[in-house]
Amino acid sequence: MAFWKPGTVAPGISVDREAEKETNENLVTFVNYDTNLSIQQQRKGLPIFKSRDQILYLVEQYQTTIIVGQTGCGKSTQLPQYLHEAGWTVGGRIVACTQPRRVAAVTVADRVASEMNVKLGNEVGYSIRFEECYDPNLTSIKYMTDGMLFRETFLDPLLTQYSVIMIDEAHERSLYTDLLLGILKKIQKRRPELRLIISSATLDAEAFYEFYNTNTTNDSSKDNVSIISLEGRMFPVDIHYLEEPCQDYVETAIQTAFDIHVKEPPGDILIFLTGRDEIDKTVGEIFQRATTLPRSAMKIKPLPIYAGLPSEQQLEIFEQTPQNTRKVVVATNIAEASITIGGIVYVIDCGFVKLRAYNPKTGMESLTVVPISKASAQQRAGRAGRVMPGKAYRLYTEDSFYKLRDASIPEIQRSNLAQVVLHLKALGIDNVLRFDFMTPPPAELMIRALELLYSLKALDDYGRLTMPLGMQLAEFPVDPMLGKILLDSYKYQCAEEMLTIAAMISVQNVFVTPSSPSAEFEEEKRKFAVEEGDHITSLNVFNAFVTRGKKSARWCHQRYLNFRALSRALSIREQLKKYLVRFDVPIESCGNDTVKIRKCLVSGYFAHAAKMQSDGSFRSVRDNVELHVHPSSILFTRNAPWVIFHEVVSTTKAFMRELTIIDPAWLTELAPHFYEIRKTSLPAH
DNA sequence: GAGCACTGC
Repeated sequence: MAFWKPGTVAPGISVDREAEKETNENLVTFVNYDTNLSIQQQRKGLPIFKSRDQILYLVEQYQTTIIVGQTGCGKSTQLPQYLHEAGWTVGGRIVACTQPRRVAAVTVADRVASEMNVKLGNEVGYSIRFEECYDPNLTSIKYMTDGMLFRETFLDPLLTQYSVIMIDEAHERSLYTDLLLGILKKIQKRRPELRLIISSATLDAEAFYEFYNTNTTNDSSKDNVSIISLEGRMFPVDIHYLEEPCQDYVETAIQTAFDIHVKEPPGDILIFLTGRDEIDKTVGEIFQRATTLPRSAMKIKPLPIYAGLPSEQQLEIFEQTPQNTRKVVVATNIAEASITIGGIVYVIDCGFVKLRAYNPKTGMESLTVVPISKASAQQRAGRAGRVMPGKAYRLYTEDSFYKLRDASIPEIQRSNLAQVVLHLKALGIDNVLRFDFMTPPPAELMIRALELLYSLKALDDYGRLTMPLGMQLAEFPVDPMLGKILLDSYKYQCAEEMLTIAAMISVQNVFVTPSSPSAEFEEEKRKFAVEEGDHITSLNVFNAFVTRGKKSARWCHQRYLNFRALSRALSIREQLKKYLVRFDVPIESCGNDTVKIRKCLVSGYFAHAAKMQSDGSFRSVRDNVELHVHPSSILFTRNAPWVIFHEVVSTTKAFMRELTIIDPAWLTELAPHFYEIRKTSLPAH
């Protein structure tokens, strides 16, 4: 494989290069917390310690401090402790630190509690969905998912108990991070004493600076924002580019892996691809070609990792490989930030990612393979430098690297905003189109969301939240259409059924689909299937799981069911039930009355209706768009004249997912306001 | 007639 290795300075990885100056001694201290050193000595050995006083000074002096630092510099664990030591938690005040992922919130909190030698849940706690581990009277440092902090603004709009709020991993720009960034700016106007710390790993520090700086004069000494850069603690990673673009990155990835295997010293390989198909193919090929290696050579062991894989298989990547064997982990983006695998020295990056985008014109989502950003490329390469100096092979030219965008498009600019609009309205922000977002979403996205909410009667003619429906939908931690079927369930005495359906729809990959067609799998799946469609089928799966299956992992495994997904559905159902009880919705069961269940579904999903055409394809009732049944649906092989669907995802075609057969008369009966003006598309029935 | 990146409340 022809790779070009840049001279002394690799493009776009100045941070990696800086690390080269560091002595190995320091690096070892960082990687393995040295058991001979006291915890306090270890803390002082972290690179961030040198900047401790300066950071505390900046937080004191400026309303907002932007901290730029690579993974491993210790900001998530140390900064809240510094603030605590400096008195920011005196008088019952709390320092909050948000994380985009649940596991991160828990593991960082756990680490900090042990560094402070306190019990997790006392002085140091965490708060994530389904799990609160803090003491309101005792906790001074609280780690939480950004979604949880956002929820707290419903109860206390000014977040008055917090003295400092640190938004960690802000460069990832998750939906909730962006909402918080805007809301915190608003809160700061009312609470000038509130301190914000925005922590980002890359390039976009200036944008955060501009967003929070309220100084309108030319005198920069009046700025109320400051930036500080921290040195990283990664090992250097040599970047290699292709000399010529490749035709087939899957094939090139496989060849590169074997080149590394034959020519390079020991160390595991991590390959980034875009999806399950590519991963399964690559794992299969490596397995095949490994048989051609000379018997004396080191062995090679390919392992797949993606979110849809059941836990048992996911855990295999963390197992110790046998002696004289090189592990090759073939991953989706899950390995970019969510999962860290030890022992990786070589990274192969295909340069693409599968990204979900929402088209406001059609209301359809698409899942497309797009080039990654420079920030992603850097993050992927960095995965090779966690244990020792590593190498990253980018399956694209240096020239194409420079053409990549700096960062990915923030989630808020490519999502269905129905829930976002509801949340903002619930916070009293009436003119959502003028809300101060760091990067405002396109107006079409907002308008589409407003239209949907109006049709659901969550908003009135003046765009105000209706009471109680709109307010209850805003509080519900589900999509408004799902929220509507839960709140309407009293009309059909089917709250029990709707709770299960809503919980099951909120989790993915309930069935573990084998990579090659399997008659046994189809047979097992058919045992739960009902002719009405997927919603009631998933109701059956869930009920079987809790009754006959006794919530057991083994039972799931034998039936191609994903235990992790079903357990999650169980938690979500419990949570949703608490909301329904609070909203005084009677928790009743309609038994096997599938008409009641389906009519209730229509009361929330009337906008997602489709009619079958003579050729077997479908047309949406609302926009007359061509749609197809997703092969994972129970209705894939059946005749279904009229259906409602949960969502449309365009991949190779526009596929409807989660379908249920309906009587078209229900559409005009339950949503006359929506279908009145669209009579033309509803033929006589 | 044949396929689903990743989070989060």
